[in-house]
Amino acid sequence: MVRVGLTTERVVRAGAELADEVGFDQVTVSELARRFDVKVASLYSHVTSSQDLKTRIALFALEELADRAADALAGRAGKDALIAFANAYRDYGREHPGRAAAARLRLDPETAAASAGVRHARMTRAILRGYDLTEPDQTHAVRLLGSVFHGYSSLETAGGFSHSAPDSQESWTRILDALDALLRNWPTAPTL
Amino acid sequence: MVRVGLTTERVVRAGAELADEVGFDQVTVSELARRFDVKVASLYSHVTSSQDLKTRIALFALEELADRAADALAGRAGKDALIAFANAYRDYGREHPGRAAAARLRLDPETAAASAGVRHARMTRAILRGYDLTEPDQTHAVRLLGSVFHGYSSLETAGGFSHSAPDSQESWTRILDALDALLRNWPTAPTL
DNA sequence: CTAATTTGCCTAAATGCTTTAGGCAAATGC
DNA sequence: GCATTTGCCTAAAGCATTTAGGCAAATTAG
Repeated sequence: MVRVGLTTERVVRAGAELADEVGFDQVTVSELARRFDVKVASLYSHVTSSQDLKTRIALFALEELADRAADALAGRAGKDALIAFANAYRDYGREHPGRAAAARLRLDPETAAASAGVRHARMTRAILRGYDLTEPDQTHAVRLLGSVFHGYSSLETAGGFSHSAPDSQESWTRILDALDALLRNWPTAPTL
Repeated sequence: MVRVGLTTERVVRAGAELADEVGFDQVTVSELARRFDVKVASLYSHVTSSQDLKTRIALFALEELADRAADALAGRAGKDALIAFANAYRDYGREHPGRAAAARLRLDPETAAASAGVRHARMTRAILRGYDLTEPDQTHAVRLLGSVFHGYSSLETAGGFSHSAPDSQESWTRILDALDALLRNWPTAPTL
């Protein structure tokens, strides 16, 4: 009986890789066991359930993405920061579609509150300090940016923008230009 | 042996309702059989697999949502049309979270091409005719709007905006104001 | 109005994922 | 060296998926 050296950490990391390969919702404890060449029951010492595994992968992805976004943000401000930050999201989604899907998993409120999700929100807000927005507009803008990053990545992964001109990269660049322009010129009052 | 009168249509519709109740990824052929008070195998005459069921629910949701959006659009133009259309999406997501999640299912290209997804794209483009956008900016704008509607609904369903001020409705309204302003003033050249 | 056919739901069974209980051996600590 | 903890095991139950084959009800045809 050779010990493989399983830890929750390693299991989750392997789960993230599996998600990128086969899709987040195809991630299964059984498949993971196969990859470690270990019996299924053994993994249940490290995760409590299949759901637990998925939640941990989601938290892992949120952390990893937050780290990347923080790196991208370092030393930048204004439109530069916006673009670098946005690209961190899009690139992550393209490189790691499974993990990105995991990061979109619905978490229960307490779990979400303790997750790296709050770092994401803080960073988005930091970017907006480069624009002239006061509350509550800043919050509206945070939500808009979250929706766009989230939504674009999701649609792009689903293949929504492939096989049609103009290519996705061009749309992305122009959308970021547009968002920058919008943030610099955020409408103050509803145009009724 | 009493016949329940199953049809693919009825099975898919019940699947959509089940999705709204328990979440799209919790939809299972077995649970559906229980609800029809029928043996599981019986459902396999109407759908070929669990995956087939989910795809059909997704297509159903896309149709239903397209119908609603078309109704919302009728007789409107400009910002009015934008808001009505956007609200159709958001309302659908709030009333039918499971179906909305289904509508975000990744479809293979041929299935997607034959789905109501193309109606969605056409309607979005129709709205943009109320603004002064030429290609390729119109396509960029279609993708932006798709990302926002998609992303906002998804984040809202995940609870991202609850329990924090300002409330989601206010953000939504202001985001639509902002998008309208952006479309009226779409930046033509990249501001380098 | 039967008889033939089709259709709708069934039983049975194989396969695979999830999860729990209990056990043995390897690693660790005294 | 011995006790304890830890890591992986076997075993087994439960549930979802899927296929094969059968019988009875509904439909159609003569």
